[in-house]
Formats: sequence, C-alpha cells, structure tokens
Amino acid sequence: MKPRLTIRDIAREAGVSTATVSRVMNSPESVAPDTRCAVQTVIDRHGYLSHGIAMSLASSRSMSIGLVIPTIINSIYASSTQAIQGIAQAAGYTVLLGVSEFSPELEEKIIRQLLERRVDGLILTGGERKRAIYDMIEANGVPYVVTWKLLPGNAGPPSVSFDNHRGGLVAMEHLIALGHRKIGLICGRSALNDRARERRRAYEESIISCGLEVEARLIHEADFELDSGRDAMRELLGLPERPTAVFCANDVQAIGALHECEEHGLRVPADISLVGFDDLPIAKYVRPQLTTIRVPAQRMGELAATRIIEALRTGGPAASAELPIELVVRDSTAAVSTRNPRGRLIRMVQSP
Amino acid sequence: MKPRLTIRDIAREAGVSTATVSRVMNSPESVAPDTRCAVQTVIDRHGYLSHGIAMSLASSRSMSIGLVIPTIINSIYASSTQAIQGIAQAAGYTVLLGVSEFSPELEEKIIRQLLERRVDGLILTGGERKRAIYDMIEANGVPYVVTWKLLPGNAGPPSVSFDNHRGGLVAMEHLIALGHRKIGLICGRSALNDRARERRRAYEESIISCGLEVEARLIHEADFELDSGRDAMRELLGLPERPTAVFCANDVQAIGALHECEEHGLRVPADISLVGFDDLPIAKYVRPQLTTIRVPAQRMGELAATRIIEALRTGGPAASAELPIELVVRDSTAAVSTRNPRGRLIRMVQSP
DNA sequence: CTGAAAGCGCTAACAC
DNA sequence: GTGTTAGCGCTTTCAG
Repeated sequence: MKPRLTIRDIAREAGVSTATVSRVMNSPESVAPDTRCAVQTVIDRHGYLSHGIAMSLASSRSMSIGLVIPTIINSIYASSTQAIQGIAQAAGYTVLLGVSEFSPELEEKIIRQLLERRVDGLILTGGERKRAIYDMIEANGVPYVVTWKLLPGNAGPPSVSFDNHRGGLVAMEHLIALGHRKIGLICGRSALNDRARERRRAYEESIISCGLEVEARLIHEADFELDSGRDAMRELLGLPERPTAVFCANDVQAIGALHECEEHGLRVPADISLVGFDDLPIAKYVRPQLTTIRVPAQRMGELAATRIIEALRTGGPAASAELPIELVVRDSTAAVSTRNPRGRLIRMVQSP
Repeated sequence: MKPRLTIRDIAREAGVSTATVSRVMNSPESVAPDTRCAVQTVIDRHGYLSHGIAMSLASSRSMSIGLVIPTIINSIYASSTQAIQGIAQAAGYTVLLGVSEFSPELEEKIIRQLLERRVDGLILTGGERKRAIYDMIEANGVPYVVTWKLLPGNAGPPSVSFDNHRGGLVAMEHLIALGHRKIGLICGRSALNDRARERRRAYEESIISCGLEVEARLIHEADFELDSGRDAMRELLGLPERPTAVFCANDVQAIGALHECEEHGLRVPADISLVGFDDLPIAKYVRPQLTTIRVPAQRMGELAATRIIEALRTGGPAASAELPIELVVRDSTAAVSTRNPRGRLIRMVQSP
C-alpha cells in the first residue's frame, strides 16, 4: 500500500506552505483566490483527504458526538438516534454510537471509551448513573445532555426530554375516567430503567389517588419485546379477577399484550382496555388501533443534538428543555364494562 | 476548565517515563509488577483517561469502524446495526454511524467523512455506488464489506449478505405454487436501492417464466413506510382487475398493505394473498400472521463486523460470505380463489 | 495574505 | 524492564 498523501505533499506540489493548504481546507476565504485555486487543484487531482485524526489532535476538537442508547432494536430509540445523527451530520459532526443493553457497567465502559475518543459532546439516555460518571464527564469538560428522562431543576445534569411521569399520569387518568378501577401494568424493568420506573410510579400514584391499593400481581415488568408483552398479559388474564384495563408502558409490549387478548378470545376494548406509550408508527396499524401516549422522539433527538452543538459553540453546558407529550385516543380503550350473570357484556359508562 | 492530565503528568508523578506509562496501559504484561502497580495507582487516583486521538495518530489505528446505512428507522436495519455495534464494541472498536437516507450524494459525502476520520474499516449497505468511491476506499487502504447485497465473484467488492434475488424468487414461487397468476408487487424504490431492484427483478422473471406479461400497473414502488404500503395497495385494489396476490418486498410495506386490504373489506388470505420480506418480529403479531422471507439481519451484521475485524488483523481484504434466507409460511397466503360472474368468491384450489 | 516553527499527546523503535 | 527520542499529520500563533 502506497503511503498516503499528507498535507506536506500537497503543499510542496502547490508550491505553498502547509499552513496555506490548511487554510484552503478550513477557511478558504482567508486565502487569496489564486493561491486557493491552485491548491484546490492539487488537492482534487490527488483526491487528497485530510487526516481527521491529526486535525483533531492539533485543534483539540474531534468533531464527533457520542451517543449512548440502551438498545436500537426498539424503534422508538431508532427514531431519536436517526434524528440526532441527522442534525450532527448536517453540522459536520460524526456520531459515535454506543449501545449499553440496559447494563450500567457496560454503559460506564462505553462512556469512558467515548471520552477517551475525545468526543466533543455526549448524549445519554436516562438520568440514572453513578455520580462518579457525571464527575468524569465534567472533569473532561465535555458538554452532555440526558434524553428520555426529564431532570428537573437547574442544578443537576441538563436534560432534553418529555416527562415520563406525566405521561404515565395522563394514560392512567384516561383509563380511570373511563371507569376502570382494576388496572394492570406492563412495563420495562424499573431496576435498570428510570423511564420505566417513572411510568410505574405514575401508575402506582394514580391507583392510590383513586383510593385503591397497588396490587403486586397486577404489575409485570419485562423486556422490551413483543413476546414479553404477550407473556405478561397472559399472566394478567390468568388472574382470578382479571383487570378491566392495562397500562402498557411502551407500545411494543402493548402490541404483544393486544394479541394475547385476542388469543384469549377477549375483545379489545369491549372486554378489556389497553393503553400504550410511545406512539410508534405501527400503533395505528394494529387492530384495534392503539390508544397511546405520543412521545416526541424525533423532536427530542433533534433538540438534544442542537443543544449539544450550541453548547460546543458557546463553551457552556447544554441547556435543558421539556417537550410535551400527548394522549392519542384510538380504539383500544373504552368505558369499563362488566359481565352480567349470564356472562354477557353490559356497557356501564359511556364516554369515549 | 483545568487542563487535562497527559501521560507526561502521570509519568512524572509515578517517577517513570512516558513510555512506561504507555506500556502499562497497552501491554501491562511487559512491565515489572511493581512499576505497573505504582503507575496504575497514579492513573486511578487521577482518573486519567488516555487520549485516544493522540494514540490513534501515533499508532495509526483509530480503533473505529464506519457503518453506513440508508435509514435506521426500518427496524430491519436497526437489527444489523445493533449486531455490528455489539461485535465491534466487544473487540474494542467504536462504531461511527452514517445514515445516507437513500441518497447517493449523501452517502458519498459520508464515506469521505468516515475515511477522513480514519476509520480502520468500513461496512456499507448495498453494492451500488460509483466506481470512484470504491477506488477512494481502496486507495486509502481501508478494508470494507458490502452488506444487504450479495456481490458474486471474487473480483469485486467483498460482501456479506444473503441473496435478495433468490429471496424474491422463493416468495414468488410460493405464490405461483398456490395458483396465483395475477400478482402485484410493492417494493422500495429500485432506482435508489439495489436490494429492492433485485427483488423486483425476481418478481419480473417469475412472472415471465410463467408465460405471463409484466404489467406496469401491477408494480408499485414507494418508500419504506407503513403508509406507503397502504397507499400502494389501495392503487392495486382500485384496478379493474385486481391481483389475487401481492408480493410486498419488505414487511413494513406488507403490513401497511395488509391493513388496506382489511379496510377494503377483503379477507387475507381468502380474497387476496400477501407475502412479505424481512420477517420482522412484528410479522407474526399482525393478523393474519404474515408469510414472509426471513432474512438473517442480525447474523449478517455479526458476520460482517467479524470479517472486517479479521481483515484488520490479517491486513488483507475482508472475506465474502453468503447467508441463507428462508420462506416462513404463515397465514397471509393461500391458494388462489376467483370471482364468479356474480362477483362472489369461489375457492378454486385448496392447499393451505 | 503567506510562511516558519512550535507543538497537540501519544507510540514505537532503539538503546541501555 | 525501562528510558530516550523521533515522529504521527495537522493547526496555530506569530512574523513578515
């Protein structure tokens, strides 16, 4: 393999100094048109590519942004990732992708690695990690932002997110307004996932503020998979007294749950109501169409990236932002019904 | 912001040379236990992170792999991406992500950028791009591999993929064996997407080898979206003589199409058969469950990453590999039926 | 507007 | 085993 061209080769051939070549590439306007043109010609002729690594070392800017997500398989994270990538790309930044698989240890390792790679900024998922990790990031002077989890106050880490807790409340209010009292919960693993935990907390608070008790057997935590949602729903339906509604804290599990209801011969929403969370594109393509909480994944990704890039420009920390969520009422929720002695359904309340 | 620690600070404090510190970090076994321990203590005390950029420049290895995909929203690409990321991560490589949005120009820009960032290897999606781009990659001595598109022969670019064309043939054979002759096609934009083009070619060849003619109005190209699949199906169903089966060259469009059939009051597969392509997890969660071609997205990602890393070790080009596809027969396909003069359906053949 | 020169922080021979 | 030293390829003052 022939040794690659360096800026010096270009400089020599164009009869200028390396500084001038550098200028032509980075601030062409500061070079006399003639010189610029001559240099550019040589560059083009050889298809010279600048050495980004050397450039980064000399300028101490890597022009890269680290992104850490728990998984990319759940398409809701794919949305925000794509948005972040798009904004970063457009601003000349490359995204270094890390996938933590919901493991705090792996996440720490990834963050360390990203910091060693000298990313200019960092976008994290969720707000829960050891204080030492935040310290490490800050000690390295790298601006960062937390997504998918709203961190209130101006003191802590900056966050660009919607409010998971509020989303949970809105979903539960909807069910409660429809008359449901026996409500199940299917959500992600709250021990590893503060988004899931917030949604669960909203569920529990809502139950309690109805004067009811939180029942452990109505709550199922599981992985973000269709099958997990289905399995959890199967458990719920096997209960002596099954819930009349289930809050599925993400659409993937909701869709799995929906199909399990069908398998059991239950009609949704006549026999049981389901509300999801995320509003994936598929949510309105299942039958019945899924009532869900719409989260601004794309918008959040765009804004997070924008805020990081801004921070890079100003030299300060990234600014926080809260994005709105929205209840999207479709066809998977209805007023509670109850079975009469013959086992046939009687609609109790009507307020779709 | 206090100036970050360098290897020299560590060396000074530990009373050794920078070379020794470097050794402790990169090949600890070559350092005397006592020294190693002393140095490590200083490193830990300060939470010193090595400067990956400087390291890369000095060692001329960036320990990064560039990945270019057209989109991350379609979860089939998310699968392979996650797999690649996992393998790379485990081997100490970071993935630099580029999303081309099906634009050749953007893709070229991204590849150039990745090359400038001095990725050690490159994983591309699809095999179609200007010869000059391949030349540029090769001129830079960067091993690469094409995924999602099988490139036959040993001469051209190495590829790790399944055979899209064969997948298309298998799907069509299935429909034809069920007696279908009037078959529609919904696929991605073949002008921008050689995977879609191969699948379309398989469709056309299959039609022709049945002694039939390829009808333009039976073919719809559109974006990878649920809505696009639905819209395309609407067109097909609006035809004076509508197809008895449709080959949807990806599951996302297939699911959109499936729901459009339902909207029209058509029963799948009694009135119309649908076969998809990809076997997304959701494919068996739609009703009827989708008959589709299973592609080894995850396996392909893993293998592509593995082959690149191998190439990095050996110094040669990456080795090609072909992965198998598989027809998964579920409930969206059945033997053809036809309308009698009254417009009512009569089942012709029976072989579910 | 352009050039000279001093690094950026680390690795990798090569000595000792 | 460990230290010395010369770069890796570029940017960036600072002169001119």
